[in-house]
Amino acid sequence: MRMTDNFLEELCKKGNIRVTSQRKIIASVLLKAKEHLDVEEIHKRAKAIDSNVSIATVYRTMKLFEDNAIVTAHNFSEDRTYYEIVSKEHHDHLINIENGEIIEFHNKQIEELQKRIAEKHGYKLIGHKLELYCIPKSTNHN
Amino acid sequence: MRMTDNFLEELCKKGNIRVTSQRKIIASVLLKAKEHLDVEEIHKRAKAIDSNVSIATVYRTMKLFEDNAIVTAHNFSEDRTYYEIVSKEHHDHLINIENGEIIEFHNKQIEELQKRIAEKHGYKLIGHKLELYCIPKSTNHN
DNA sequence: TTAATTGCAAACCATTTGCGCCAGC
DNA sequence: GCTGGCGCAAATGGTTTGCAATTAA
Repeated sequence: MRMTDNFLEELCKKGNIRVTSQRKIIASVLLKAKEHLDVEEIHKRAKAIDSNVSIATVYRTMKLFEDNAIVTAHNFSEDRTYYEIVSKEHHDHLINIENGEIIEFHNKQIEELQKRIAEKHGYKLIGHKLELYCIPKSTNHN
Repeated sequence: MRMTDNFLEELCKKGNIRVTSQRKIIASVLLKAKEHLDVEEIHKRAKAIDSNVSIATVYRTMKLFEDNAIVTAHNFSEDRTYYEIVSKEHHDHLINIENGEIIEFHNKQIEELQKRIAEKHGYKLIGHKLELYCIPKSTNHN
């Protein structure tokens, strides 16, 4: 699915899904934010717009969005789920383990290799997760 | 660290760590099993050897082993942590999403590419996570 | 001896869910 | 008006932790 400002309306056509004020607010929070947000942060920002948004609704909405490929869930930190709005193009993540900063990258060669590896083992590649854990080159931890 | 049958003894030398019967049992369970085990399964197998092993101890021991690079933790299924004993050589995982089966693989080209990508962004690669989610080729889901 | 370790049960904490009320359509 | 969605608060479930008893060294 392509991200547009009115993806909510698109979503509705697919099923019995209503465009509610809460969903609009949560969608706007996601569209505005470029970083990866956890539920707590999404809730905080949504409440800043309208205090009438419960965290249960954020959880339910994120699951709805995830099921409809509007967001992608990540588990960088093991204990918390981070969400990222699906953007035009696929990318992987480089994580600076010194400060948690996340850099997005895309590499066609790696994607191609992955597909080939799957095929070599008799499988068809459906999806993948690639995360690079790094430290800045200048930092000399050896 | 290299995996040996007496890594527990090696571990002890590193700190104030005692070789207890529970730890021996848990270690033997891990050494015996080749698959990835979750805490519940480790606990079940440990209890089969000696019912005197609590799940709290399994959790504590797995953390101890993880901190000491004896096992690696994986979060394939989001809600459960799976552990794998550190083997001689590094590998990544190919996951059959139809039945959860996990195939291990290693590809030098990909490892090399990862290092290069990190460097291109000004980082030094410390670790990575690569998981390929696949379906059997024969299965024609398109 | 004595500090580390364990079992137990309670605490944690992110996430889910039941329910009665509310709101899209 | 009907049905899906919401807020609230309680429940879930994997994981952690306080504490008193136990045990390795």
